[in-house]
Amino acid sequence: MERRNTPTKEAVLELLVKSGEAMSRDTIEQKITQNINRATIYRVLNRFCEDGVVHKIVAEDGKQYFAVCANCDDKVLSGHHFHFRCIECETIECLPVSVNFSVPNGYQVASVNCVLSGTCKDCSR
Amino acid sequence: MERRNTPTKEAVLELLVKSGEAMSRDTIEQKITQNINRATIYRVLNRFCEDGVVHKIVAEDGKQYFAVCANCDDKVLSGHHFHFRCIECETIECLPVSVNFSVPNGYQVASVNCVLSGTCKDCSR
DNA sequence: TAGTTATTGCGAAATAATCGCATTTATATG
DNA sequence: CATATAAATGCGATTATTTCGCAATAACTA
Repeated sequence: MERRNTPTKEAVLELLVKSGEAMSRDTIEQKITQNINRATIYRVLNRFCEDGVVHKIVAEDGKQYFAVCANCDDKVLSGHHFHFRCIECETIECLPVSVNFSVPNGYQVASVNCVLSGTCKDCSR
Repeated sequence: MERRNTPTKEAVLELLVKSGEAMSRDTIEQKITQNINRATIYRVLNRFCEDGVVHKIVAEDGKQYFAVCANCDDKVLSGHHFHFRCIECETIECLPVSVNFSVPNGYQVASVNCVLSGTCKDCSR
């Protein structure tokens, strides 16, 4: 299964990179000028996740959000950082704060999904 | 809005207390002998959450899970502890591991939803 | 330029959670 | 103990998110 470049993929990735925040399929569909089918957006995003280009966050609303974050380059934070969901402006962003924990004996952690909710720096004033 | 005691509420709460793990509406409905409507279960659970008797976790599958955990009595861990979701046995439990973080200036955290996924101590062997 | 197959669009389907409304029932009160 | 009030429930419909199957399209290779 080799990957091919398509306008759709480029548009979605560019949007995520430029915005710098995590977005839902819904938001992505709205913000992209061209018409892209919803199922396609999900497929593109899931493929990005498989390839490690994008990471997925499931927020407290049960929805999936996708992000390309700069911090993911840092080995320290890769994958294991906190996300912040603002109750007011509804944005979700990657925080440059790593998740630290030590689980009881016998447990093996494969993935981490941590979301903090509240008011972000812009909405706090 | 005063709360009233009903067999339904008692059954749901007893199940959650005895099992000690976090359960979805689905599982609760299955494990309870008597017939309870699905909408009712959600309403009962949400009321428990409002009253602070139960806490809600949203896992990576986007579903809501509800738990009464012993650790919640500890002031240190109340609300801010990690949850563990086993990929194999599908159970979700509260870990006695508190979530520590310091957010950037200006952010105000209201709630925390942290779920670690992997294999639990029973499934790791 | 042609062939292979990854990708897309479309509609349907699966799943989770909520809502409106009529009915039931727990609780307080006379 | 009977009764009134409103909380709680059951039922069906509804909303929302995500996925799936299949046919059509288009990217890449040779």
